[in-house]
Parts: sequence; C-alpha cells; structure tokens
Amino acid sequence: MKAISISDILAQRIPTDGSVTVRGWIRTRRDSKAGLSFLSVHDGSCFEALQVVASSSLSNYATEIQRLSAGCSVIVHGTIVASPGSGQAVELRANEVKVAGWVEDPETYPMQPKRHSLEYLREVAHLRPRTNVIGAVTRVRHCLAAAVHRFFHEQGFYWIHTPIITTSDAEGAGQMFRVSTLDFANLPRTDSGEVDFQEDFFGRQAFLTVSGQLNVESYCLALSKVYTFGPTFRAEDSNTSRHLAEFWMIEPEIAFANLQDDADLAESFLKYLFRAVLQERPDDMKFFAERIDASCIDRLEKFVDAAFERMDYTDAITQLQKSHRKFDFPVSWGVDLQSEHERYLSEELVGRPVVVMNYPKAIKAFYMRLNDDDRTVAAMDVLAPGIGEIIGGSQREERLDVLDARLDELGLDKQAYGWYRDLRRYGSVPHAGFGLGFERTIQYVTGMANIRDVIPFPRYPGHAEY
RNA sequence: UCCAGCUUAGCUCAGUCGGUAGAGCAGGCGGCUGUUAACCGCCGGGUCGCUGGUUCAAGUCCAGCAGCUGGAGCCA
Repeated sequence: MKAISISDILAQRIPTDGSVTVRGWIRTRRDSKAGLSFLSVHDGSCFEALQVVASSSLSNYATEIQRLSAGCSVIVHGTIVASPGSGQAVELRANEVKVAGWVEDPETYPMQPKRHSLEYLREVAHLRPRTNVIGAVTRVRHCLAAAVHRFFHEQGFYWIHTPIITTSDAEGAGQMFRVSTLDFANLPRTDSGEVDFQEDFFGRQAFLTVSGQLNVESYCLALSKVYTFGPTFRAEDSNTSRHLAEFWMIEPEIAFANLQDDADLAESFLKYLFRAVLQERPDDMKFFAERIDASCIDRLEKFVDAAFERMDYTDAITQLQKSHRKFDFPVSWGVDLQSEHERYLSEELVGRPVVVMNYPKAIKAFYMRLNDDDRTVAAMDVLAPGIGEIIGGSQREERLDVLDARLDELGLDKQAYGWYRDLRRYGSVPHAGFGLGFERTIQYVTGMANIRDVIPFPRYPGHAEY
C-alpha cells in the first residue's frame, strides 16, 4: 500500500473510506478508557498533525500502542474517516500500528510536547526540526528558495554556480576563512621566514568566498541575465541576532542595465517571493502570526501591494534633517544611514518600502559606478518597514579608466583584479546587480527574531557542533 | 569585540531580609473521559552554570570565567 502525505489527507485530497498508509512521528498520545487511544502524528508535509485513532482491539494495543510517547516513529495502515471530534475534519482509523523506532527513555527525550525556548532548541539542533516552529521555518525556507529559482527561471536568468573557494584576499567584504592543506604543526617557510603558500594546495593563499558577485559579473557579460544563490562565509566575530558565519546569499546581475533597472528588478523579485509564501504556506504563516509575530502576514500583504518609493540619498538626508528628530547618530551629507534613520524613512516618512539611491562614493565599494557629479555612486539600498535594509545593490563601474582611478584612490592592487579589469577591456557594457541575504529574508517573512533559528545548522563564533 | 541583564528538576519558571529546595509540564502508578497542550489523585526526580572568596551559615553577597539574551559596531 502506497504511503500518503499527511498534507494530502488533511487537505481532503484523499477520499474518505479509502485505505492508506501514513508514516511519521508521534507528537502526543491521549488514552481513552472507552478502549481507544488518540495518536497525534506528524510527517513534516504540513503544519498540522494527523489524528490517528487506535482501538484496543488492535493486537499490540496494550504491549506497544499504550507505550508510545513523543518522538516514536510509526507506520499506520488504516481508513480515512470523517472525525466525530471537533478539532479536525478527518482522522485515520488504524487497522495496524507498527512501531518503527522507540524513544529509548521518554523522560529524557529532549523534545517534549510543550513549549520550548528557541535557545534550548538550538542546543538540540539535530532534533529541533521535529518541533512546530522549526518545521514551519523549514517549509517557508524551502518555499522561498524554490520561488527564487522559479522567479529567475521565468525571467530568463541563468543560475551560476560561483566558486566557494577563492584566492582573492581582497574581495573587500570582511574577514575571510582560510582554506589550507598545510600541516599547521610543521609549516613550510620561505627564506625570509614567512609561511610559504606556494606549498599550499592551490599554490597560493585561498579562502572561503564572501560574495559571488565579482565572479558572476563575468557570466553576466556573456549570458546577460544571471544570478548566484549559494553559501557565503564571513569570519567576523559578530554575536548578534542578524549575523551568521555561514549564510546563503542571492545575487542577480543584469547586463545593459542601469540603477533604475536594478531597482525595478529588486521590487518585482521581493514581491514575487512574498506572494509565493502567502499563497503556498498559509498554514505555517498562520502559526507565525499566532505564536511568533502577530503582524507578519499583514506586513507581507502590505508589501506586495505597495509601490516602492524611490528617493535620492541627498533627499533622504534633507528629509531626515527636516524631521527635527533626535537621532543617536547625527545626520549630515556624507554619513552612512544608521538603522534608526532607515526605519524613520520607511516606517514613518513613507510608510512603504523605500529605495534610497546614489550614495556618497566614500562610503561605498570600489566597483560601484561613479555618477557625473563625481561625488556619488549609483548604489541603492531597499529599506523595508520593520527591518531596515533588506537589499543592497549598485550599477557597476563599466569604464576601465574610472575603475582604475577608484582602485588607485583606495590603494587596491590592480594586479589582483586583473581578470575583473579584463571584463572592462573586452566588450564592456553597463550592468547592475544586488545582494539579498536569504536568512534575513526568512526572518522578515516569519518574524523570527534570531537568524540562528531560520537556518538548519547555524554557524557562529564558537558554534559548529552539529 | 564593547555595554547591560540572565543562568535553579528532563523542559518552562518561582524562591522574600543570607538560615540546608518549590510549582506546572514531562515520566511512573491509579482513576475518569471520542480525546484535542485532555482532566483528577499519588510517587520518583536537584553538583542551584563553573572556579574561587566573604560568613557560624551562600541558590541568595563579592570576584573571575563560560554560555545565553538584549543593545552597539560590522554587515547580508
């Protein structure tokens, strides 16, 4: 008999009186002395668990079924019937309950049928996917990931698998993890006593990538519309609810495009993702609204219906100064926007997502395109109510002489960017792109306060146990 | 990394003025019931984060360390 997903049964896609097999894990067991037990069984296919009714007439009722506790795995053969109880439309009347795996000591099984703190669940990261909350996060995470690929595929983009290992130590986005096969107890040395990386696996220093952007630009200037979606690594000692040492990032890059095109792409992309979650995961979103963040559904519905406001950095500074608000960080032309400023702009001034464009060149990266005023670059940040910056992007500098001048200005080694400069020497075109932190997007959607709870196995300083 | 707070049973927490430890859930036993985080009764369960100090006496006061949480910085 073919096993059926609990989601299909609860959505009533399976006719009643049909014979089915269900496989999953026990959440709770309730006994009735009328001669039956109620088993709440989940299999991850949807938020709700299935109620299995096991009669005392089953041969293993006393020996096994009445010993079932949270976490036990079972295979149930039975019949779908309309439920006489009030909590569910249908339930499974069991003809046979086979125990696949027992919980060896129910008293110390870490996942109990009660509310656990998210901090505690992090300490049992191998078992936490069995909980309501992590199960819901996992399904929403998948829904978003699938929507990312679907959106780009429908728009004619190609997914580029940019490298995880890089030999560029100057990508400029923070501390990097070293990749090496050298024997740390016996390091090869040069004549001058330095570590001799020519002896290392790649014949030079190597690191884990902090961004796929520079690599993806090369494919952009051949395939026109491309994106990366993969893991990214930052070795910074940051201990916050918004940082991970290993996280996933989405970076589209479009050729023959300017900053306006980039902002248009960001807007339609985010709205597509959020619509997908609202349509595909109403069960999980209902749970987040009830238990995690009451406003999460409302926030997404407003987001997908609102046209993004566009505003120049210079105008944003003027608006902040005109607000006469007391900010902890004073506002003047040339400063980077702090989260308090970003929140004011999107939450109070505009009340919708805002794209701030054309920032001072001094506070932005070398590859961003210099504007004609010679003091701003074609950079943009998408600021969303409730979170602040959700996307950062720019039009890239496509003019070799201007790029070289910027590299010199910042004291960067032109040799190290040889292949990146080549892209400007051979058939250069205006192009643009942005970066979206995947986990931060999941946080925004679900209202989960800590980024460590929206990735299966979080890595952060001192933590890589699982 | 900086500032502040927190750490007590398997889990969530209470613990007054310094005087030798409590509840709910979970577990075991019994009762009751087409139950819904079921309910009722009884029972077992503790290196009070770790190390040191003050005191006749420390879960409680002090110091250091670790972890967690919130904020900051950095950013995605």
